Amino acid sequence: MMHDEVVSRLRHVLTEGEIPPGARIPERELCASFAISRTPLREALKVLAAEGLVVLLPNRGSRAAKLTRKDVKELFEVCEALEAAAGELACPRISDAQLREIAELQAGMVEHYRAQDLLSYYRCNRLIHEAIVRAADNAVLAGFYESIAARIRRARFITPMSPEHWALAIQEHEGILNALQRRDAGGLAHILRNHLRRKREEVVRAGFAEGE
Amino acid sequence: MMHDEVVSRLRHVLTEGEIPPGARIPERELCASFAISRTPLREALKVLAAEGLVVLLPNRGSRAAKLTRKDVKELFEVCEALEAAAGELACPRISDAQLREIAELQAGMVEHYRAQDLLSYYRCNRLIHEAIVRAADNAVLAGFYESIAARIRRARFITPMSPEHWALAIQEHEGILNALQRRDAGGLAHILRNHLRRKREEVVRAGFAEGE
DNA sequence: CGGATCATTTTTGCATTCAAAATGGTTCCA
DNA sequence: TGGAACCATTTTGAATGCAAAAATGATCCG
Repeated sequence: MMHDEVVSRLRHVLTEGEIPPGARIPERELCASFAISRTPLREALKVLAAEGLVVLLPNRGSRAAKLTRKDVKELFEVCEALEAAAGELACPRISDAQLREIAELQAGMVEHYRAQDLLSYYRCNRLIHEAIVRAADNAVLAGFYESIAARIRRARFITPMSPEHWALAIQEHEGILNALQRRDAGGLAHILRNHLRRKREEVVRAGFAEGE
Repeated sequence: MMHDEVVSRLRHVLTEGEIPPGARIPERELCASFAISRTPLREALKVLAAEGLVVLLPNRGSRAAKLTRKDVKELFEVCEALEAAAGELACPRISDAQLREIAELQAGMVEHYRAQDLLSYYRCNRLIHEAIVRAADNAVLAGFYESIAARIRRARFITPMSPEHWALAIQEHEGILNALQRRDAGGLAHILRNHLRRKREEVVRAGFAEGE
């Protein structure tokens, strides 16, 4: 198995998967489940530690990182800046096909909203934001965004939404699509910023924190 | 020696130091010079590869990354967004002591400009930008900024400046300090963005690229 | 003489090993 | 009985060993 594959599999285990924040990372077990030795696994652990997904305790192993309130605040602040930048860059660069893709995702998302299917809604939502970042056509930005998104995902896409916020979010997304179609970079950046800021407030209000 | 220390020593060797972009990274030699074995060195290499400073060629070792024109463009785009965000966040958060520090750096920078001492000028310049990021009090942002800055440093702080650009940069820095003092977040973000954009144009015009 | 081919050496990536540190459990004594 | 001290076990971090791949360079043939 290739190095990058180990990293992304481990990332998956930590973000989507079986190891909850704060839990000890069972080196031995993961080696067995990935069918590799400790050396490449430990290399991957160091990479994810640099990303902030893993904390290494000297001589005491590694644990899945827990998000503190401050982490959430910082991650949202940077996420705001990155998504706004992505929006601005995407406007002049996005292709018609990409626009169509986002419009379709948006339609699907509205459907899921109508059906009050939060999980599917969040999936569409996430895909839209990722599509905008992709449309910005900037690998560095995409890499940072992916790294932030991986850390913040639980806070961002799991926190339940109030009906009012949900309705507002839908409205904002209409605005996002509209600004993209009009290639209104400044407007899009502004909407994205507000969109994220509101989400952050909701998350903070929900008191999200995995530990200090 | 601790893991993080190996990473930062290696980063130093790659950015400030002896290994030019594109050059092969002599694993064996570095092990000897750091007095460690290959295992911890290779862990550090993977971390820096994830950061983009090192490219790993499967079965063919690692090399110091070269900046392509596209890399430079992308790095500047993200750097713009991050510095602007840092400025906005710094305005309400910066302490008087930090403001004084920046004012002093600025004064020193102007001195170096008068003396036409480009190297010292760049050093002050860099310290100012780093101080602003520090004043934003956001560890995630600071980490990303450091990572970007490490990669872009050669392009940003080595490209020679035209007399006109240099004079303009000094003026812009006055504006930066002024906006900080007035806590004008929006204004500061705007100036920082233009400042970086101009620098980027200069770098692009100088045709900076270490290879494709 | 130039270029292809194959043996030799070096390098790479990973598994294993080893010493040091932490953990857990048992014993011993107040 | 409670708790400190001690020892066995496990886990960690790093060095070493090993097989496979790549680089080197010596030889051979046109």
